Amino acid sequence: MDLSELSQCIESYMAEYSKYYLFPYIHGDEKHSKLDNIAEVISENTPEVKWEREVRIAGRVMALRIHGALAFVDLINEGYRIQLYLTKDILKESYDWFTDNVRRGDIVWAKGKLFRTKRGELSINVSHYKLLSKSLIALQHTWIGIEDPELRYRKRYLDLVLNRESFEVLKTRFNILKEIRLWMYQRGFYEADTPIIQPVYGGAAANPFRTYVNALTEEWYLRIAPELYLKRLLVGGFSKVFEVAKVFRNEDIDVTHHPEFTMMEAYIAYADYEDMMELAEELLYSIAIRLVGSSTIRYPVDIERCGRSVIDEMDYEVIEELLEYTLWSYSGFKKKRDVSKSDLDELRKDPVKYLYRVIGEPRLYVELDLKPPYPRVKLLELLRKHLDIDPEAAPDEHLVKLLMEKQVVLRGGYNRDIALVKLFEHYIEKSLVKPVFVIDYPRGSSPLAKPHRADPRLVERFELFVGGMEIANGYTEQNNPYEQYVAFKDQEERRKLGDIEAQEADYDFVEALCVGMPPAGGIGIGIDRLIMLFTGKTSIKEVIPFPMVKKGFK
RNA sequence: GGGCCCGUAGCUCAGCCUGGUAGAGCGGCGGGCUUUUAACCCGUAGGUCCCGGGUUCAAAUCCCGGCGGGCCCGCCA
Repeated sequence: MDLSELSQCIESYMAEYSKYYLFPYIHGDEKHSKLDNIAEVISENTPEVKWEREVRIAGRVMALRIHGALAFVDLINEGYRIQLYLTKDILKESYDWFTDNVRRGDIVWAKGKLFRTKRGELSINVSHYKLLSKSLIALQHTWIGIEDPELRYRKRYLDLVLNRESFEVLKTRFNILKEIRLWMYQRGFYEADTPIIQPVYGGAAANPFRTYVNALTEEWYLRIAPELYLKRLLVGGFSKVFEVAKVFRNEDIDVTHHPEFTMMEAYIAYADYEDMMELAEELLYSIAIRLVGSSTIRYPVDIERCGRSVIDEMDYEVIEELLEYTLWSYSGFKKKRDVSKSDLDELRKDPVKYLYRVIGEPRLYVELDLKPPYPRVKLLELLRKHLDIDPEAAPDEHLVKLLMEKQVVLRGGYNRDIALVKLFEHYIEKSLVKPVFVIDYPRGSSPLAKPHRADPRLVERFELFVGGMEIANGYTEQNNPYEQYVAFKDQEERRKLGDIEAQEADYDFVEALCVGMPPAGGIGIGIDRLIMLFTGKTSIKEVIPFPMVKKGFK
């Protein structure tokens, strides 16, 4: 729809409907406080239902089935559907007004008694109704919906109205956000809100969005992380704080990255990275139990990227069930089909080829058990095992050669610690499907983390991987002002050498550490990716309510 | 930044390979119908074939360029 179409749509509506009561608003009886909840009404649909109870509900008309002097209407609200039953016998002339004027997409209030139709469906025998809001745009049937990703993201409201799955995904997102907050509150955390517009961007390595503060005539930045401010709160005397923080990184968009995304960062004074790992696994477990009702979730894993060992480790029956589920899922949960022995043989023989053939992607749903504890594996051990190198002794030339094979460029010059982490990221990360903590990173890779108590060449840092994605990152926080100062200086050097994502030095933060920060553990959890796990989505845009698309009214 | 794919009615798509009057289903609109579930039956309107250029007697179709989108690779420690 372009602008002229839009104004035409509105004008023709004004012309046509001005003769009826226009733009009705909710009054009196139709107030939300007096409405029954459709979900609760449906839940009464049991053999012991109290028939004849009068209910008042409101929602969007998603289907009309008009049989002369009798009509069935599907009403949807908050994702729940209930059927209205309207007859001319009861409604008299207002029945005709309904069938003449109410269309798919309109929002309607109705009141009437519950009963069961001949076909056994719980319905409302409407005695009164009101048209509350008119839909000027003809809506499709939900069973077709809209599939064009661009249209779905640009017109998310349409996507939500027409595609049940999209509605459920966002519902899960909002529920997860709620669960996280409740869980943190229960554990005695304060929910902090720290500056989004910052004079120095810190707490991560990323390109910032720049902005100009008129009042100060200065260039500031949108935050890339709340970390340094939350730690200032620790200095100030708070000992358990968290923030559900929108952060902004001026980088590319792909299936796991979005310029504006949501992190949950939490800090605990007098704690260390072990405590933060426990927090992470208990939080994930708790979300799974509350949302799924079980600690096991299913996620479609890219077999080409993570390797076939995930399949080889599974029992025959489990593979069969998961393959059936995968096929069902990729049919939009419409067509269930049995898998034959030849399907399974083909899958086991060449999973990537088989999956490309049947669903067009090398993905298979895999069961992930989020029940703690998750294994803790040392980064250097992983490198030793997977790349067959001795991370402490291998010559730099060999590391560079391995990096070259993956076309990895180290900005700001070669640094052995960063090279080791890069090797891990490019060779191993994608294969970490089951929940696992990778721990103890080389010191030079993490300027804000505290050195390892047993080996000063390392830092007490962990990252949590699930489904081949980095879900969380945490460490024992650096609280030694001198070492923090040196680490910042080092970052500045790297910036000068061309590493545009080396961290900016925040000397006010160093001064805060000079005042004294208690030893502490911190964690950042990527909320959008977490939601991807729980909704089985493989693109971050699917779980972001209004993802970025290029400007323009379409 | 490199590669692959997509763009046709409001939606989902066919037509494109092999150039010859723009198609279907659903939706819309009008009519009928008192127990439907993607209701059904009859009728009807609806198009910048993403944009621009080229080849041709003739382009939705072939070629070039652009725009928008999706996916993969690289980058994002």
